[in-house]
Parts: sequence; C-alpha cells; structure tokens
Amino acid sequence: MEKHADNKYIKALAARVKEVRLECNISQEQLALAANVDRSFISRLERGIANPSYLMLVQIANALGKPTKELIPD
Amino acid sequence: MEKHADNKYIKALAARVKEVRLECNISQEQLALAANVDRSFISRLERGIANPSYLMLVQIANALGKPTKELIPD
DNA sequence: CACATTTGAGGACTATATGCCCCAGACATT
DNA sequence: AATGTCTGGGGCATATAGTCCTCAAATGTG
Repeated sequence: MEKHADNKYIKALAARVKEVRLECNISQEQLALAANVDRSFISRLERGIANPSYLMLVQIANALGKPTKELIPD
Repeated sequence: MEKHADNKYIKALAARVKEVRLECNISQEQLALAANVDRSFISRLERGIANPSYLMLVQIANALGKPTKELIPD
C-alpha cells in the first residue's frame, strides 16, 4: 500500500465528500454526530489526509442520506 | 465504528468483489499480484471479514480494470 | 466591535488494516 | 499416486485508521 498523503484518489474523495456535505448544508460536526464518528476525522478526510475504511464511507453516506456510490469520485 | 464481522455492508462488498473478479476470470493470487496486495487479504476480503480502506478498493478496482464504483454494492 | 460557529491542526492513545508467513483441504491433470 | 493450482483459515508483527482532547485561526452574525 503506497503512501496516501497527496494521493490523487484521496484528494478526489476528499473533494467529493465535502461537496456532498455542503449540498446537505450541514457542518462537519453535525455530520460527525450523525455518522457517529469523530469530527477531527471528518476534517482530515475532507482535507485529503485520511484514507477511510469502507465502513466509514458507508456510515458517512448513510448519515448524509445518500447511496455510498455517490461519495466515490469518477 | 461498529464491529464488522458479519456486517451486512461488508458481506455485500465481499460478494461484489468476488463477482467482479470471477467475471475477469482471474484467481485471487493473480488479482493480489496485479493490485500489489497480499493474497491472504483478498481471501479475507471475499470472505467478508475485512473492512478495506478506500485506497485498497481503488487498487483492486484498477487491477480489475473497472471503475471503483463498480465494486460498491447498491 | 464583540460573540458564536466552524474548521484546521496537532499530540497522545487505542483499535484495526494489512503484510507475511504457515498449513490443510478441494480439485484437476498426468 | 503424485504434482500443481486455488482457496480457506490462522498467527504474529507493524503500519495506520480512528478517537479524544486541546488550541487557534477563520468566518459569520448581531
């Protein structure tokens, strides 16, 4: 597994998560609460320095009321 | 983060990965080599007892020549 | 200008993803 | 029967995902 700081896939995911969250008009903290994860992790995820697990993505997608696929960049 | 042994999302992902790999007619070992990951991890992934990271999914999808979204169950 | 909300950022800690080794069982081929 | 391929499954080591806490910098709002 390669390093993921500044990885293009991670950055694309970060942008996508932030985009969807903003569409939902909620704060990182509200998302963190709804998804039952730590706010600092949402922050790192959206800054593109976190490589989340699949279940983390599912929880976040569920909290946003979107299918998981919608968080996956093209 | 909840436990994921026997988690329905993990099981669905496992089934999807296996399905796509078999469509490609390659063995777990061939996939592992192409994705540059350990064969035992592919085995655990397909048995539904692994919760892979996002980059892991990307590497596997790339190795299968499919977009990452195709590995994500509905 | 104050005051609240949001987010970036980092340190310390715990849980788990992943790699690397092994063995056994099923199945095909010679 | 012997040999080879494929997969399940387990154990252990290490890297890293994820939590919890804190502080400060932005940004918004009255």
